[in-house]
Amino acid sequence: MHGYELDKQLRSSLREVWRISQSQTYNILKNLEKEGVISATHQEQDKKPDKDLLTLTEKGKAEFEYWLYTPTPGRARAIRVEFITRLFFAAHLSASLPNRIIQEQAETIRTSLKDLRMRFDLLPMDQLFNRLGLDLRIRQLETTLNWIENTSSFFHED
Amino acid sequence: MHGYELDKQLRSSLREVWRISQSQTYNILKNLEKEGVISATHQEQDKKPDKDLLTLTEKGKAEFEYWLYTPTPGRARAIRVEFITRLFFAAHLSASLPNRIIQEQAETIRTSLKDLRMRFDLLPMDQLFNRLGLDLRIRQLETTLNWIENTSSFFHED
DNA sequence: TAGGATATACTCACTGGATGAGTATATCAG
DNA sequence: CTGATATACTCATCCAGTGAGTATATCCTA
Repeated sequence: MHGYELDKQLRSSLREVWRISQSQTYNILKNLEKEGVISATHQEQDKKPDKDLLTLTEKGKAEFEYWLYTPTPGRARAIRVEFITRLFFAAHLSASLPNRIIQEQAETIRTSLKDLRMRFDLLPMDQLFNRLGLDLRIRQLETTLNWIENTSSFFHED
Repeated sequence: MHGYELDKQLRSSLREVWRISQSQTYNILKNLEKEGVISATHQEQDKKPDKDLLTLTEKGKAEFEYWLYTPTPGRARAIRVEFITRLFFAAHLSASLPNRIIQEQAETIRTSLKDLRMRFDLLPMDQLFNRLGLDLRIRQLETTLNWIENTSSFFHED
């Protein structure tokens, strides 16, 4: 795919998940090229501007795969942004993948929840605002866990 | 108060709400001074390093008040970070203030929720990932609303 | 049929939040 | 005696993100 098309597709398929400007897409693509995970081939076109066709390098494929299977840290926003994005790519790759990464993500959230609850219990009663903040984070994460458990019903393997 | 003390107090009272580095506190303070909302008076100390005593200017007091009474946009993270901070300052100022800003914040959240639900209903069924993302945001915001309604029980006026 | 909006495809200068390390002195605990 | 902690602040640097710009072709509409 070339940058322009990638940008368009992501921005329409995931526009309620995260927002990015076109120039920022190109910035990131430039950096990925510097890192050597994608490579660009210049293509001339008549009637339309030139474009750079982007392909994943071997290194890029390996890093993508690693990213795809690494659970997102158990924080509400990160899960909305990164986990849903992983799910998006997983769903395009195979029918069995989504449920696998859903289960692993749920497990990570359960671990984070335990940690947050422990931190909450350790907080002295007079730390009112820290308690309020942690309480909110815990509730958010519980909600996220419910949501994610519900999510697997959208991905059936047959 | 001077920068060092302000930094310490905020970072302990609100450490579960948001994190900031010491240098970033000073960065922000420098900017606030440039904007003319605070002014610094240099004080020499023997036995200890010099310090800058910071005071709110008239403009600063006005802007602080405006900020304090302006509901935080209805987004989960912003509410955790900014609303709890407003609540923190409100609680230090008067016993009746917290409940007032809690009620106004709750109202803002209800409005945002309506908006999100409408956007969700308008999304075509085939926009799976956008629907998942919006669904999660809606659940998060519902949770936030429950939390905030519960919060007022910690602030009694007598 | 002229004119303006939209689509294709990408570049670039700049801002501003955030990091992390550094500086200098005093005190306190082991 | 010495090494950690407290006081108090500075500074260079990075890098994500913005917004405007460029150039051409096609499509819609009055």
